[in-house]
Parts: sequence; C-alpha cells; structure tokens
Amino acid sequence: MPADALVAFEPRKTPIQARSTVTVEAISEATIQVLLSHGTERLTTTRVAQRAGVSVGTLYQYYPNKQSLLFAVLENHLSNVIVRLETACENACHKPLAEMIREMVEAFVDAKMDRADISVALYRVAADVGGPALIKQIQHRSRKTVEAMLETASDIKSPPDKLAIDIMLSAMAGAMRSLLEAGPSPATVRKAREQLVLLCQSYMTAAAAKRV
Amino acid sequence: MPADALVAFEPRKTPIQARSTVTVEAISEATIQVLLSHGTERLTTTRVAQRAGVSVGTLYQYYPNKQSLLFAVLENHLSNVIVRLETACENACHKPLAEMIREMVEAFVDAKMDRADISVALYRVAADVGGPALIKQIQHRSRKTVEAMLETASDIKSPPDKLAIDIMLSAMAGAMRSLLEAGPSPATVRKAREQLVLLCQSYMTAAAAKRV
DNA sequence: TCATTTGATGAAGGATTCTTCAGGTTTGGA
DNA sequence: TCCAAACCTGAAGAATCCTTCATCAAATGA
Repeated sequence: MPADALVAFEPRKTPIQARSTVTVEAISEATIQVLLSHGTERLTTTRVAQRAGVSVGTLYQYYPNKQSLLFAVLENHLSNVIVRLETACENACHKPLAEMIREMVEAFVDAKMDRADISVALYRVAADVGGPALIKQIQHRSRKTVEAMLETASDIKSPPDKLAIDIMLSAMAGAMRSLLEAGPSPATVRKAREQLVLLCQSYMTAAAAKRV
Repeated sequence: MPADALVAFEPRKTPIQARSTVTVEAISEATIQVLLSHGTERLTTTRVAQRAGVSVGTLYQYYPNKQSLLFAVLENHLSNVIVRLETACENACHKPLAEMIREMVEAFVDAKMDRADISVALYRVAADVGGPALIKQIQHRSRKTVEAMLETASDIKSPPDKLAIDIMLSAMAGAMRSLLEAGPSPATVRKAREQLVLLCQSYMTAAAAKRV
C-alpha cells in the first residue's frame, strides 16, 4: 500500500473567512446525517449539500470528490479517538497492569460513545477506498502506544507480545462496534464498559503470565 | 426491523437443469471475485456476469436485483460458519469450561479461514441493506448456542450472563476480522488462533468467577 | 421425432450520479 | 466608498449503472 495512495483525498481549499468555516463544518455534519439516514449506497454529494443547506458546487470547492469527503470525516473521527487513547495511556504509565488496562479501555469506550452517531455512521465508510489503509495506520499507532505503556507496568515481569496486544485491541474495537450498532441504553453501556475492562484485564494478565 | 424486510432478496427462480446449477454457482463465485478486486462501490451486475462468463440477463433470471445477489452470498457464508459453530458447541457439552471455549473458538477460526477470501470480501457487504438484520439474527443464534453449552459446564457454578457472552462473541469476531483483513501467514494464523482461545477462556473464567 | 419447458443473450430504456464552470453575491481591507 | 479576493450557485454535460424483454438455443420426455 503506497503512502501516497491517500493524496487524492486531500482537501482542495482551506477555509479563510468565517462563513466558509461554518460551511465546511455543516458539510461534515450533513455527511454523518445522510450516512445514517440513507446509508453509503445512497449517499450522494447533492444530498449532502442539500442537507447542509448549500449547493453542490460549494461542496466541490472544498473536497475534490465524494470519496475525499468521506475520507476526511473518517480521518477526523479516528484522529479524535486515538488522541484520547494516547492521552490515557500516557497518564497510566508506571501503574499496575489492571489499572492501566482499565484506564485505556474506559478512555476508548468514552471516546466512541461521545459521538456514538458518528461512530456508527463511519463503520459503513471504513470498508471503502482509503479506509483500510487509514485503519491500518491507526491500529499500528495504537499498538505502539499500548506497548509503550505496558513496558512500564509496575507488577509484571515481561509484557504481552505484539500479537497479543493487536488481538486485544481488535477484540475491544470489535465488541465496541457490535455494542454501538445495537443502539444500547445508557445502562447497557455502563455494564458493557465494565465487561470490556474485565475482558482486556483478564486477557492481558493471562498473556503476561504465559511469558514469564 | 420488520421480519418481511428480507423477502425482497429472495431468489427469483431455482435451477432445475444441471447447466443452470453451474451458472448460479459461477455467479456466486464471480461475486466474491469482483468484490475482492473492485470493491462494493464498483461491483456492477454486468461485471459480475462477465466474470462468471454469462450475460447479465442470465443473472437477473436468478436474482431479482443486485442486492439480492449480495445478500444471498452473505447469507450462505454466515450460514456455513454458524452451522460449524453449533456443531462444535454440541460436541463440547458437559466438558470443563476451558475445553468448551477452546473447541468453540477453534471451530470459528477454522470456519472463517476455510474460505478466507469470502470472509474478507463479505465484510464489505455486511454493512449494506439486509446485512445488519441478518447479522443480528446470527448473533442472537450464536449467543443462544453458546449459552446452552455453558449451562452444562462441569466445573463452574453459574455461567456468565448474556451480556458477557455477547461481548465475548463480538470480541472474537472483531479480532478475527482484523486478522483476516491483514492477510496473515499460516504461522500467524496458528498463533492468533491460540491467542484467541486464551482471550475467550480467561474472560469467561473471570466472568464466571464474578457471578458466584 | 418434435413440442414444451428451461436456459441464455445483450442491446437499449430509464434513471441516477459525479463533477464542472460561467456567472452571481458577500466580505474585508485600502 | 470601492475593488479584489473569497465564496456561493445550480443547470447541464458526461458517464455509469440497473433492469427489462424480445429473441434465440438447448434440453427434456412422450
């Protein structure tokens, strides 16, 4: 996967005046809404523009094509999530393993729930062109972050290996996806969050024990 | 989601002669191939027919529309996977918890790996119309199956609750998806399979312990 | 053999969608 | 105030795609 495979998605023009900033914001938001109400298949640039209250031409002033629009929204969301995950991991350094995992998992769940609608809408986009490459990047970055955190755990001899961390992260993401797509009640989210912590804690503990 | 929302996807005509059976088979296979080489967005009925070596008209003789074609392929795949999972669960009844989980997880991984290409191709379809409803059905059926198996575990007092099982299953599926999409080597698959067993075993053990 | 059923063909209608561009409006500074 | 830059508009070109149907070919069985 060439690194420059993503350049075709770069924005065409950056907003300068205040009104255009509002416009771009509206277009992003409209994209989410259309994605949720019509699905990827029936998302058209005209529909997005209409929902945003602007004309199609305006949309094309900021995004060179439809895919770049979807890509930008996806990138923005994933960026938000991983930043919060990284912050949590930094704060959890040098603590016991179980605490580390708890803080990381809770940060992830909270970040996803913060804009649950966006999360759900973008699962449909992530499979498209550009999505897989982006996700691969994010996964790698997450792995590195968690790996670095685990190195500093105060109560284990050797941390779990890369594969174990990859599996934990993808398991966590998968469970979260399933949860989000079910449209859960706040009570369910609370319980599921706790279960997710337990899942990751017990696995990491077991994986670390096997590596003594 | 109304139950009859899926009737529009039903096949139009069932093959009677031998040649038409071959044709339908070829169309199914071609769908997978086009999905892998072009993606959902650029999958057209004409392209599928061409790849299958038949004309578009033939395709429409067996599938009322494009979505029904995708739906049929997805349904067939998921059906295969869950049947193997159910068989494994039945065979594992009355055994100790850890063994149960191992057999179930291994059956799942093996079923997915059996036609890894199909699995990967269909992740792109699963988000479309009909997919979510179907997946919900499958998830529920899986949950019931695993739940019944766990009831018979010989070495635990009370089995994990529904939410825990749901989370385990979606975590397992999520990790498997991530693995498949990475195009792993056989060695990686072997290791990951073992890690997945450990993940589910340690979580189920912990969840059962909390319920005493 | 031959009539009937089953299967296959692919050009073309109808509809949708992406994207552009020539021309208009608004903003901010000189 | 006034002009240049920024911004917005939306009709229309170009391309693609889904689906049908009139027509032909193959198979079945009586």
